Amino acid sequence: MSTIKKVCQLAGVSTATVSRALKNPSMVSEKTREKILKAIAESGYRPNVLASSIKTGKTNTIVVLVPNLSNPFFLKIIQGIEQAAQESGYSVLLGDTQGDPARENEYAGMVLSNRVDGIIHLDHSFPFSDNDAALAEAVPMVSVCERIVSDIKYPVIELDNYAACRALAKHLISYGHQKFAVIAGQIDSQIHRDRLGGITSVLAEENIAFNDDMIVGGEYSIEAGEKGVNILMSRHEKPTAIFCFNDDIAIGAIHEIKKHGLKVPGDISVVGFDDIKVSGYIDPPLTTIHQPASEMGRKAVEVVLKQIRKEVLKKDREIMQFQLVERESTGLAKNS
Amino acid sequence: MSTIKKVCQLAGVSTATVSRALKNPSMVSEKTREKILKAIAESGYRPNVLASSIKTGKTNTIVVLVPNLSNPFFLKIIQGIEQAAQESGYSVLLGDTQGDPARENEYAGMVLSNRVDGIIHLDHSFPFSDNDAALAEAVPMVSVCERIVSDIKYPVIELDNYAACRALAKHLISYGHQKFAVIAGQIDSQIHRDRLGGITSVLAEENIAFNDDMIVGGEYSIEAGEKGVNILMSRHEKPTAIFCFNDDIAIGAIHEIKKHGLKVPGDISVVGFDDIKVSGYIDPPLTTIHQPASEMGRKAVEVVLKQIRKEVLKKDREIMQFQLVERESTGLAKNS
DNA sequence: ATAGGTAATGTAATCATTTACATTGTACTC
DNA sequence: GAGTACAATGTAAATGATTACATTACCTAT
Repeated sequence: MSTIKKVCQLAGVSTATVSRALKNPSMVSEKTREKILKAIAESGYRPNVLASSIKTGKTNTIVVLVPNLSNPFFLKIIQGIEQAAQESGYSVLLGDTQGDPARENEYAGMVLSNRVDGIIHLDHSFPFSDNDAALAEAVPMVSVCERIVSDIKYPVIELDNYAACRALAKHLISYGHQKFAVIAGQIDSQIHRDRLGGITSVLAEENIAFNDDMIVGGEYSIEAGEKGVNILMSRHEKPTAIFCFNDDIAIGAIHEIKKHGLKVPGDISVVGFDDIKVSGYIDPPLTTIHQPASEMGRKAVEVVLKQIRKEVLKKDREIMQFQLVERESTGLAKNS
Repeated sequence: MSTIKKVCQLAGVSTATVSRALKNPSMVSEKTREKILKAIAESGYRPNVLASSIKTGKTNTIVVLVPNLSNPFFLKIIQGIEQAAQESGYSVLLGDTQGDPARENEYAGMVLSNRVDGIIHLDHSFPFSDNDAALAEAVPMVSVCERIVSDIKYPVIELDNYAACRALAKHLISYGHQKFAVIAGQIDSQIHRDRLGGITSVLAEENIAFNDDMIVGGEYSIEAGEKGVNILMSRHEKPTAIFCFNDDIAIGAIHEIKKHGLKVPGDISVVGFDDIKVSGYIDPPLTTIHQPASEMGRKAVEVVLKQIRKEVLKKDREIMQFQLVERESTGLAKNS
């Protein structure tokens, strides 16, 4: 592999001039620049980014911490991140944490060992270990969808989950539903509280009874949707409408409801959350909340790059627009 | 950020000793190692991986080139890659190329500029530009699923697509199907030729007519499946069974067939390829070929790491086991 | 007691760049 | 024609680690 020195020799200039010809073309004369470019082509020279990074202190890389790579919704966010990063000359390191704190520590630590410049976190955990907590203060980091729980405030890109769930609840009530259940994802996060809060606020306004027994689940997966339905079906009092806290759960739930010989939405209406691609293609097509996933990813990049460049952030909370997508998994409540 | 020098001061030793205490603990005495560990904890020191990499010439990072991040099947592979890489102390850089040669060049070039040590390519294109082609010779690179087309031979991890499609064809013929169509993905790749070859070989053996008119498509997406069905349905001669070259296409196809008022498999049987998670949950559940996606990812990491370490590869072609998963999207042919 | 071996540590070169500072050269002004 | 300004380039220090080589100290065998 040829280094800058080979180019120097070929072009008959100093390393400084070669470096300038590449990073700061206006500082070298047209003539020498051409000479250098020719030498570069001839030698097949490629600047060693490591050497460059060590001097400038910038790696032009960000790491994305994902709790669950199988979730297509995260994928969409990551796609947005990747594109925006690329446009800004940044690379994206993938950190599949599986929600495991040890892995989160490891990936988050990359910013401390100069491997990456910033972190985009798709989970609510504080990814640094106790050891590193003090150092985390100045770390460029942003959370998407979830809100990071920590003493330090980090900017967040999120949906108005509360309002979105209010919209879903009103939609179902407009079809005459009175008996609701929730199949939730992880329940120790802020978005869970926001979503649940949105639902219960509407139910309270409408004087519809609801209690925590009607909340099942604990994981954002198809299997959790199946399992959730089975639990609900084993109960005496059965819901006529189920809020699933993501589309994967809803897909599992609908599948399982049909297995029980019941109709969606004839017997039970189901709503999801996220609007992943396939939700429009299952049977029945899913009523859900559309999140602008790839835009959220782009926004996250924008914010974390601003932090990296030490620009001032106007807002530390960006709220994205949701959209209620009415498809065919919701309909009139039975016996109403 | 504290450097190795601060640790030296605190521990009262030289940089060499600190470095050795971390990378080669057996070379320093127990006593000084403890002293150094204490100093590290005290200072919050994190080794700068850039400085380390520049000296060792290893970045401990590989880049994955993905043509299409929205495809859940690739995701599964990437998940396998990420896990295997992590276990070996490697990080994964994500390169969403969208099949764009310019982006491929850019990402592939990372190995030439010391940003990554190797490449895992999920597409069939030769990712280097003409400029860099000569340098590509020694680059650690492996292709998964597809086979890279180039003068240089790279190892490949793939399925026996030919045999898999033979199995699908035989399965459908056993249900009495005689009129087939194919909704393909990109048709200029080796896997397309292998898969098509598998199908036509069986049809030839059974004296079943088939010609290129019955091949539609050109992209691996849900939309391509819908469009493909519409083209086929506009024809005079309609198929009773459709081979979709991935599950996304099959999902779109089934959805569109039902829109036309036809039944799957009553009127038309549909098979997919890949066995993505959701394929078991659509209506009807999809008959498809299961690929061990995450194992393929793991295998790819194994192979590329061997190349990086300049170990000799026993095989330059790893063929993975497929499995025909019979679900409910296939059944007896109409009028048979 | 001396030579020789070994374990532990230190010194300083090295990796490939960037960049502060120094130098050179040219053109322009009075 | 001396002085000034500025553009272009060069020199060498610096980035933060690793590591070849040098040194020291101590132990053992003769």
